[in-house]
Amino acid sequence: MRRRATVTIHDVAKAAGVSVSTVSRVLNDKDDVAPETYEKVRRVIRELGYASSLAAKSMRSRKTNVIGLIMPSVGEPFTIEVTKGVNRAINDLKYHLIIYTGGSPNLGHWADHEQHFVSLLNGSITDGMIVVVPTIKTFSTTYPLVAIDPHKEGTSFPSVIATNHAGAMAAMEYLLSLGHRRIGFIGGRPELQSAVRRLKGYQDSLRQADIPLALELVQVGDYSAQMGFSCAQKLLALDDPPTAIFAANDQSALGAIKAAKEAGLRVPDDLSVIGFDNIPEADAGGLTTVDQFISQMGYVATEMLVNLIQGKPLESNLYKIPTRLIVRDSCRAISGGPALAGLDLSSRERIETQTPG
Amino acid sequence: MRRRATVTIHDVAKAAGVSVSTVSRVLNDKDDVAPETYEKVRRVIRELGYASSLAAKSMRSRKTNVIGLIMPSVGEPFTIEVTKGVNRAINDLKYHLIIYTGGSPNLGHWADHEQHFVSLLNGSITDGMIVVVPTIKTFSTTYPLVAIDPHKEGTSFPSVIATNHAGAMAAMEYLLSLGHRRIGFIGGRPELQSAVRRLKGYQDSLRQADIPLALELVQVGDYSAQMGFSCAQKLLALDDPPTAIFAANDQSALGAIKAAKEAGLRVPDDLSVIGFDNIPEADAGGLTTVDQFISQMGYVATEMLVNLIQGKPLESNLYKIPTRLIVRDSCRAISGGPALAGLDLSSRERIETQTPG
DNA sequence: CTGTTAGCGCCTTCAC
DNA sequence: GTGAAGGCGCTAACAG
Repeated sequence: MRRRATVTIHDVAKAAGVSVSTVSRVLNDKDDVAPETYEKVRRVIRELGYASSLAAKSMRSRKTNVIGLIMPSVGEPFTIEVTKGVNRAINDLKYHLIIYTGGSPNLGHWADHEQHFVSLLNGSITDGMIVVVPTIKTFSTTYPLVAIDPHKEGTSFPSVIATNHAGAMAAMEYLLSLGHRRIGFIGGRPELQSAVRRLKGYQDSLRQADIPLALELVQVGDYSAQMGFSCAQKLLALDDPPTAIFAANDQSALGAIKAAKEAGLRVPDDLSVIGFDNIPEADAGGLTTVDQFISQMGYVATEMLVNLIQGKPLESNLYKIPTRLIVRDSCRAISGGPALAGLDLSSRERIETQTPG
Repeated sequence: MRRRATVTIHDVAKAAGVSVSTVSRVLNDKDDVAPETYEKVRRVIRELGYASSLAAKSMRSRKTNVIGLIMPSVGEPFTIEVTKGVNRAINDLKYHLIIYTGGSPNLGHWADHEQHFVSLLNGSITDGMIVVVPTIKTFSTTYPLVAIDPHKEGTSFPSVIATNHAGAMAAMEYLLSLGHRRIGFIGGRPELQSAVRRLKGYQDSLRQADIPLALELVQVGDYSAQMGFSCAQKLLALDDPPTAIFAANDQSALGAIKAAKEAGLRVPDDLSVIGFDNIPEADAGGLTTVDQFISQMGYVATEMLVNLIQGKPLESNLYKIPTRLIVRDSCRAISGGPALAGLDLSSRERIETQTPG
């Protein structure tokens, strides 16, 4: 029976010849412990390789210095970028991070787990948590909690979102300025707010430019490269195919580029493609896109959460991250297009992403 | 004083008119509880939105069904890929995953934390854990633990590693078969075993081909794109610059490609570049590389760990993942080079990565 | 079948 | 300055 595989505070106390409470005091740098006692205990702790049990500690004192990050899955570009930002923030703010994930990106399955995870970590391990793309509108907890890019509008808890509509408008304005009039759109998952907002940006900018909306140019995707690929195939097979494609995210855009290449088209010479998100693959692939500073969303959310934990008031319950157009090599002025207002295309302007924070 | 923000097992017991142990039994589907009692308790649990505290549970019963993943940082390609594999595995094996990260990729700082985290999670929250690129040779714990790509050889615990030497040989053989004889090398962090093994593969293949080792062609990098960039600049500035560069990882290789482009060289026409890892960016950038199936390393490590947890014997204490050459568009036969043994370069063979598992 | 009794490892009064 | 007791929320023996 080896239930003593782990060294506890008792072992330290015994080895140091003091009581457990003294060790506890040393652990938490409390009050005045006699300097010599302090040193002795510290040394024993080091020698025994003791580390206090997170479980036990968090049960007794409601302060663990770790925050939780709940995500439907890791490994997708969006969640990766969020994680990077959170990672930077917890490092700056001297917190620890525990990422809780179910493993299944399957949404239906996930929604059940979401509340469960929140309750699970609630009052347990973490001082507060960040939920990425939550499906639930209200969590039954009074716990410090911040949402990133929630599905629906009007959530009851503090949230960080991107300015999806403005970003989409910027992308479209750029394509229009290059002379494109027939622009295809590859959408995201319709149940996501971000996808809805980007589609609306596409539609609104066409309306502003007095270009009638052509339904056959609007494809419903799901933010995946595979769907981007097949949606692009459909667009390119039209009798009057588009000269440019605006994909609602970079993965779709990269899929679209593959489809174009397979169809014998050259990007950007024969087809312009623009994406959304600015994931690392976009940089490597030379994709023009809209940076929504995903990682900054993670950073800001973490800052908000820590403020919440420390009882400081929040400036706002809804933080909007501005977007920014990143011009690379996947778009070109349409041949025989109109004069371009002040756009020097020979020296392609290159805006480098700046990681904030 | 709102210390009862969270609903406990006592609240459930009181509300259901039973004792706490009965609730506990229901929670764990133990023994025979009277069907009506079971139902009543279940209903109360649902109504109160109760979820058991992970902390308390894990303190009492040594089984939480969650495994821990300890990484120096998230957000780097290597750790991202590992995470993907682990994620798939825990999904298949019905476990939960908690990722523990310090946030700082700084190695010196990290080494201190590593043992601490292991002790921290040890006997706490997780049933076992996976440590990525551990710096410590032996952990003071008898806890289920699997290492991925440990720094040093001869670690005392089960490990998963890539066949770095063989992979490097494969990359070099490919470049040699294309007629290159002056091949630059951009190394990784010298303190990492992977970097050492890849460098050795570079050297050994040159020796096999009877090409003398030119010291000025070997640059010491650090696996970052930035270092890849500056190392490549040095190589290209040589009086007799290389016709090909073998970078010890993809990020370095992508950095090298940028350097080449800035120097006015075209890849692959003027310079061939080959990487190592096969990260997503490599695909997007058309980089020829060596796939070491990083995500599969995560998958296998998880399988090993679960076996360990369940007390099953391990087939082997050291699992080697084979590598594989992925030919894309960043290498070309040297002009005026020797006849190529059976290599048809006009139709560039494209091996797609297959995600295993 | 269900309630009572002990702790798991730790922190926090309260005495000394 | 330090030790002794009590309890955080939960499970695992025991009794009944």
